[in-house]
Amino acid sequence: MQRTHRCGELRVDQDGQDVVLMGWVNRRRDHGNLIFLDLRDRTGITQVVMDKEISGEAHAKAEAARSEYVVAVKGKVRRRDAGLENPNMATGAIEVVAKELLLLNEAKTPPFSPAEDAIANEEVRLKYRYLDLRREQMQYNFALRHKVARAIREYLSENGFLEIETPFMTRSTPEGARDYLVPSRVHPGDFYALPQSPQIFKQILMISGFDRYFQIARCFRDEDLRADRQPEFTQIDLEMTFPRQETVFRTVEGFLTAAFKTAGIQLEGPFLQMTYDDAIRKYGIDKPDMRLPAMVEFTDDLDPALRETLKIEQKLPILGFIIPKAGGLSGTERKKLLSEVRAGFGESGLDLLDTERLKTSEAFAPLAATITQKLEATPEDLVVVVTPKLGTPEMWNFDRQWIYKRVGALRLQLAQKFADKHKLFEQTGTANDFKFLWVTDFPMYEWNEEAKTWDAAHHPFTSPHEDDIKSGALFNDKGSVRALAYDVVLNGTELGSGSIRIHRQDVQAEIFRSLGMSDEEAKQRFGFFLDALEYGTPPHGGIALGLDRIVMILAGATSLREVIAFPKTAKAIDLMVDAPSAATEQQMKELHLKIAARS
RNA sequence: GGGGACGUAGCUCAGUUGGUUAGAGCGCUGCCCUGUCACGGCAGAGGUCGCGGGUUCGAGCCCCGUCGUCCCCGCCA
Repeated sequence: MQRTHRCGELRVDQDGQDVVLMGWVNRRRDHGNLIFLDLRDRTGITQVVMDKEISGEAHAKAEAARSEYVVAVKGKVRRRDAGLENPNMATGAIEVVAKELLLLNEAKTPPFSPAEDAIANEEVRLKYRYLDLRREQMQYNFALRHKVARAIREYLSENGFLEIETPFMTRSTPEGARDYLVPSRVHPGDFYALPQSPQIFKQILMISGFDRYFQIARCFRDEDLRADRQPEFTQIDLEMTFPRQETVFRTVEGFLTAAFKTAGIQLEGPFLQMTYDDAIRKYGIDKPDMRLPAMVEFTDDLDPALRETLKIEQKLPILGFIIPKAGGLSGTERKKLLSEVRAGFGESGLDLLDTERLKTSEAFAPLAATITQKLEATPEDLVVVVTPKLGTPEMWNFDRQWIYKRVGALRLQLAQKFADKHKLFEQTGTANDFKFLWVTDFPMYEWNEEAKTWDAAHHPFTSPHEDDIKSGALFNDKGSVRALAYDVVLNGTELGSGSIRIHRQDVQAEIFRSLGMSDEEAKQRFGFFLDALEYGTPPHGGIALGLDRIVMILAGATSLREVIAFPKTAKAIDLMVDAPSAATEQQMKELHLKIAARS
């Protein structure tokens, strides 16, 4: 028997045709002498009717059929009579009248039903991933993922990019995350590292004259997981020679527009652009969620006398923001929220004002109008103003950014709290759901308090701004050096990160030195790369974007596990195959490994 | 490494102040049913209350520990 159609394909046009469908039993409805089987494959569901009077044999087999049995049906497409159509199904205007039914395979009663809307807990879903993946939503997610990846491949290919593979078994790269290591059998005691990104290889491909490279590449980082972080993930990695930042931006906007188009979303380019400093000042974070209004600074709106009255620190910033639509709180809710937020501030010296206090406090009366107006707040919105209390920690005079970041974090936390209730992030299926942003001019260095060193904020191959090299800031004032580094941000999620690279060997060596790396160490770790830079390296730059994150947001999911077929748990375990697992003694011996202690 | 939430039938969950025999819906099994599409009706099976210890006359409920899943901070460009 040969399948002629998929389960989601038949329409009234095929009325009267003989067809063969194969698929899973989604549901069975037994009416005695009449049995309905809903047959499912990834294209959809078709109702099959077994009538005892038409085919007693098929009917008898249908009596034995159960959920998730795999069956083949030979029969005739029949337009349903008036009143019997099901408008909720794409195939609801027809049904297939079975002449012959084959049970191709039985199925144990599944622990949860792929046909149900209610979904089981993740532990069960991950253990029986093959059942979970049969669910319509998951089938949709992976079809979407395929389409997005394909659109990106096509766009980049058409724009002169070559897809080139780079090794999985390589050596430590300079991203700064922990490496997954692979022991070498041939070289006792030596290890390959799985790539955290193809960074060095793609730069060498530029030196090799490939001009434009891309790869949809798996990357590995042994760090703790989050909803949007898996130990292995997929990057759309690209690099080009002779670029300006804008060249990279337009390329990314191009392929994202193509990718979103396949998902039915028409994006408007170019994306908004903002410096890192602005992002911190207006949103308190380097990956602003532009779906929510920015913070507003009221520092200059309070004169010293008023600050004194209100017991607010004289010099430090006063920041406010609104959470749209979340204003209608009861007295009890308001009190609870206030005390929660205050508890969250702890010893930080921050305090909070809200709409109610703004209205009722006499001292604030002159300000209330200004605040409401500057925030463009309506009575529906929750208004929050954060003030540093008198006698705040001294460090604040040196690290004002901390206040912006803390208030920015509160903004996100409150938005999250009210998101569901007020549908703050509900998708409408238009470009409005997706707020893209380029963040530019990231700092070159980052102070590592623990090690008391300056680290590369992006990675050590990132080019600093020309001006900051000339001014000598590289060594005098590392905190002020800007990098030619940029992030692309979508709805508060960092989608990707890139930079214009250093292409001169002398500059690269200088940067290693400025990071406190001795020439010997640089040579030992990156000698091959410093060598390569000396053989005619063109100016180059690029970016890498998280494919999983793009698909997650497009699918309206909140966890990468929804768009990775076989993901790992928060403890990096694969519940289906039960990995990681112990190696056999023989394997350990061959790899020259011994377990020191198993705690 | 730290904080929080959860863990009761195959699944989703309820279980009061610690009290007798731990419940519901779905699913499952059997029987009935010719127009259902979350079919319906009747009957039935199904429990290591995550695990270990403690308090108590008595623990699903209280205490301690532990394991697992999820979320967050640290960490991760």
